[in-house]
Amino acid sequence: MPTIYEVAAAAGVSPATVSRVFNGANVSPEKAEAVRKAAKALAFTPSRTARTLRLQSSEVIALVIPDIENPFFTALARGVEDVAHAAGYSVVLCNTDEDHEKELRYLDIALSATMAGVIIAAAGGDSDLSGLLARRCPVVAVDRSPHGVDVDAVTVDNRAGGRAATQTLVEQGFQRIACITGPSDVETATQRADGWRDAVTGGRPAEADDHYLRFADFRGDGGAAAMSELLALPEPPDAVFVANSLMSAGALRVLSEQGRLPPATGVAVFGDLPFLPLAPIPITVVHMPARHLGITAAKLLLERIGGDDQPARTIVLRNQLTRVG
Amino acid sequence: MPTIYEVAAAAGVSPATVSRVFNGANVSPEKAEAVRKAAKALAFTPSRTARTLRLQSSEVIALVIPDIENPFFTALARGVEDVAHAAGYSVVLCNTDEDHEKELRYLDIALSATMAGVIIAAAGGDSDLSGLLARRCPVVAVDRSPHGVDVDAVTVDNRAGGRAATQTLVEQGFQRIACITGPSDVETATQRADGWRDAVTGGRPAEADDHYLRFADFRGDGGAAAMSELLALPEPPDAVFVANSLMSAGALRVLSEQGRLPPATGVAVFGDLPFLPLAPIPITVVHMPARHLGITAAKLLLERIGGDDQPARTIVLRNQLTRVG
DNA sequence: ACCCTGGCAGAAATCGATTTCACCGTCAAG
DNA sequence: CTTGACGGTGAAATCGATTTCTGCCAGGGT
Repeated sequence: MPTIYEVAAAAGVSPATVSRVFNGANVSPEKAEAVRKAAKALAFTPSRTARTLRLQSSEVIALVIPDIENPFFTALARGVEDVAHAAGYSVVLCNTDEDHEKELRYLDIALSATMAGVIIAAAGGDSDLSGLLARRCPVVAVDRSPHGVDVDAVTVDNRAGGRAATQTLVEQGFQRIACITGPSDVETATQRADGWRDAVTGGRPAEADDHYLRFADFRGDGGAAAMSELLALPEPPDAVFVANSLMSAGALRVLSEQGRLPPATGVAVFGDLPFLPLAPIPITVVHMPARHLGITAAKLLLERIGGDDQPARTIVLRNQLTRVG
Repeated sequence: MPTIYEVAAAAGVSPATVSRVFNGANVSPEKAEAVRKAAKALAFTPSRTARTLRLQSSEVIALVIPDIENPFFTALARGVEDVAHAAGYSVVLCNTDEDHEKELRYLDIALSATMAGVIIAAAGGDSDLSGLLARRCPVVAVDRSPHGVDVDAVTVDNRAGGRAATQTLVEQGFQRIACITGPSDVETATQRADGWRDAVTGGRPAEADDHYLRFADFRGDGGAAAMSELLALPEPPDAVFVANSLMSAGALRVLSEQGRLPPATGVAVFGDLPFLPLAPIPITVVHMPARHLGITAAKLLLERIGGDDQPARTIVLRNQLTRVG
């Protein structure tokens, strides 16, 4: 790990000159050449740590997501990465596992490592962004917007999507439409359930009956468990709206095991099924613009990093309904 | 962003004492209390950057993977994270997108940010780990082991797995067994194809006929394209061994579209199908211990970080054959 | 002949935390 | 009563790159 001083000594110049060579300041051609030669000979790599300490900022942005095994978040990550890389930033992914403790730890790291900015899909409802905001660290919320904090956010219209998906089941004539959604403290989960409720009650929430509503964990096994539970009811549902793709895989597995796959049971899913579409079964899918969420969030963040100081914005992307199978 | 100096001033002590309080050295109870109070009042967070610069090491390990959208790598990541977190380390994920340029960039960052260590699933065959090794930065290769460098590695027996999977197709009486594998410059891809060749030629490689062999990209669309190509042959295959799960999703989609799903066509897959198992179709699956690969790699890395200096080891995990559907 | 401008380069300060070194008391042993 | 040991503490050096600040020198204008 050679330092700038050793390079300077080898090239017969001062450290300042070496620094200038690497940062494109005015240096005479001969010295620049000498420095470059010395640097190459020593395999010199400037210390990012020292640079970051001095400059009080780095070219790394943190992307904090709750579940790295969820294809939605990985697609989102790809979007973020593409934009960030094009702008010369590196992205580090932090997986919180829906755990507030881990989330806090990563946010703390982002702060104390003076990262350029943070894009966060919050675990649960109320993440503590106060530390970041107090230090004026640029933050963009994506998919889920934390309560009570005023930051840029990029989301989709979960309620409308849930409503539209469920509506297709209503129109197909199903009578007992269940809903499997995510944790009750996650905004996107409750909003999608609200959309389901809108559709099954025909817009008369007074008639809401949450008999068929299950809060699971947005994971495959959780979806399977909830589906089993629903099917074990005295009067099992004849259709189900599942609020994300991982849970739908679990739910479909259970339906498959019990021989009740569509079209016997109506199924509508919020989120893409990247691996599923092989089976020729009729399903309604609410397409999530995951990658675009990431792209948009990254662009917003870069604007903030660039010094944009306008009031916080919320961007709501559309999702699209398709039927497969 | 208050510094240790401000805390020291507020508490009426020297910066050294503040540091000692946070690092558990001997400090009188009164001063310790005063420091803690001042730190809380100022919302002081020690700068990781400064700390890292001074200590020449951090508690972050980098996990470099080629495709974050591949469930295999995300499961692996979970394994790494679990072990690392338990040991007090944070994990940052770096997605190289099978791109040597990006990979190099991340390795460079890991080095110049003096991270504690690196776990890498190399993009392509010959990643340049020389920089890391020259600086004695602990490195563990996982899934794929780079050529010509002597580092700890954790892999599975790809050839045996490919052979066993293909063998089940042979035993089912299929005559024309194709193979869809990954890029030809990726070790795991060629090894799995070797296993396929072993099985179809009955161990007489002289009779190898790569007519039915396709190199794709380990992604869904690539698998679909390869499958279409194979089916368009004058004499299409009656079975296929697919070398990873993402490609198998694409391949199955094509088979589904053409009404040739199993059991009409024989299918064997290397890698788990986390989302697929809903459909009651008979498939052979080579189970990959993805999470355990991660766990094992992380443990090895932690040993190295702890100063273990023994010669490099290679650990080969078993994979398990199952039939679903 | 003198001054000014501008390009180039080095000395030294700086970023914030850690740690060595030195120093001061205090208390126990000789 | 002296000496040694030891806990507590601060001053200052250190990690490595960046950046002012300053000075040197050459060339052009008056």
